[in-house]
Amino acid sequence: MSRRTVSANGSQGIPEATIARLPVYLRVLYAFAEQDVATVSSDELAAAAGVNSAKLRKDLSHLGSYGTRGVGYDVDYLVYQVSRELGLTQDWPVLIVGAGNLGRALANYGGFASRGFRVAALLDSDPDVVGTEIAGHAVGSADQIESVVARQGVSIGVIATPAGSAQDVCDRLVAAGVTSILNFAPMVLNVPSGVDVRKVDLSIELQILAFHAQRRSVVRVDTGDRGWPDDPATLHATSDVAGRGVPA
Amino acid sequence: MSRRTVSANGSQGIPEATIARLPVYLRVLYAFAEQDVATVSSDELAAAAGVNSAKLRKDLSHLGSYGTRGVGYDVDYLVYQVSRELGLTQDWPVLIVGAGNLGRALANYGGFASRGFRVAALLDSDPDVVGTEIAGHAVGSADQIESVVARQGVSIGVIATPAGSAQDVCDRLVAAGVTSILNFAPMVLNVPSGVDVRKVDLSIELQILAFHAQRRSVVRVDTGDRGWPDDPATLHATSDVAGRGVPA
DNA sequence: CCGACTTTGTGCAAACGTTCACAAGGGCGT
DNA sequence: ACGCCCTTGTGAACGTTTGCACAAAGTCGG
Repeated sequence: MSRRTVSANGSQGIPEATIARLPVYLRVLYAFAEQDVATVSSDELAAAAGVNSAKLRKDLSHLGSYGTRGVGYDVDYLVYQVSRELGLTQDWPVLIVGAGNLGRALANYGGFASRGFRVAALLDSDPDVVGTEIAGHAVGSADQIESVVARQGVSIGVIATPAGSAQDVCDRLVAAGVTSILNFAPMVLNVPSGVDVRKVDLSIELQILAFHAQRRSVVRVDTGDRGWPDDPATLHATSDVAGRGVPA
Repeated sequence: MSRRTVSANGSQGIPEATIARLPVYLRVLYAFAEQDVATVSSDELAAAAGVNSAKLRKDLSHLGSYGTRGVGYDVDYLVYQVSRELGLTQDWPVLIVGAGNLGRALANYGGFASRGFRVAALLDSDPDVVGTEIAGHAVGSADQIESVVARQGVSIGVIATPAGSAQDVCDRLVAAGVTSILNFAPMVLNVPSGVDVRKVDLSIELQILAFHAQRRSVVRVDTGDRGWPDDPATLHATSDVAGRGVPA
């Protein structure tokens, strides 16, 4: 299974790892542009983006030869090329489902609207929230998922609901025609192939941090693997062993 | 540079990619436990976690041999082992800086407090917000960063401020002794070595989705690489070419 | 016009991650 | 006690990602 994608401009294909870094480069490039910097070297860009400069050059080389040897990269030109590669030169209506704190944070997020993304609608299932205004959008009812997707040609959906309703919302988004989903609910979504799901999970990131933090603090503990109270097999041998599939 | 870490229980080392998946397994395991499932096979676990079962087995094998051939894994036992490996058997006080929508969402996030993480304090620099109560916490002033870190032994900090103040907050957290940072601000943080930073970036995830969505829609466009208005070199040849470093 | 200097773009090798396929090992029925 | 069946744990092959090191290619001063 090759992870490479075929570029629209006829070039070979761009590694997934590179794609994940392009948005970072883009942000840094915008920062340079705002300071009226006309050209940057790969070293400067890499330092600002927090990556190795060889990696950055290889990443950019996948888009084409847009640098000038001995000089560097033209900031505006590179902004354009990266944006184009990422598909940000077109307008992406985004449907946000769930208007809790997280949905509100998303709707208010500045970097959201600024780079080609537009909040198509903000929906919630709580009648008390429906009708209120958030970030200039009147919150709609969750019933409108299908109509909003159809009417506005939404292809990207954001799930900011509690875990309990996430799969439901996901199913409805997919049925309505959404093919890209950004999931903030702390659960694994089940989608048919052809639908692209990315997840953002606050809890997972914290746990990864905790692991490394623990690694730093317990320089040497060596408990001899003690700590589990009893023989695992006999611990709770009762309870139905029913071979259920995925727990809800 | 090896990406492997040395485990506390004396085992060899766990790949970073595995660490990133352990929290997912843990969540799925909790779901099984709540359904009173006593044992699961690697196939069931893998399906629920959305990964290949061989990968799951290899991941778990890094923690030790906690499965039983012919049977599977004891759910509770595995929950314990994974939790221990991740360092979740201890209490982690977490300091959240920034009480906007995102900070509020974090403070209210259930999965936050449930697995060993505890909100040590929620701070903000806006005088109008300081003193209000959010999720049972009185919002404190950003001045208290140092005292909260010191008094509560905080080692994990969460930055949920606007990009403009993120580096400032980060510097103060680090100076106060925080060694793990979860950054929600859309910018690259600069930290001394020894400090672990993870970022969660809404905009980046959306851009990655947009790339793949674009790939699906433009099956064949082939614009012949036109689209840039003019010769890049002459486009905005004015503006100071001063070799500034990283733009603020 | 030329030579020195700078920076890009890339071949290559090593590190890392994923997947297959199967031997090793344990439970369970008889 | 024994053999069948199931599932784990892992060796080996393969694909992906990283980073070094350097040739290619451009600028700039004289």
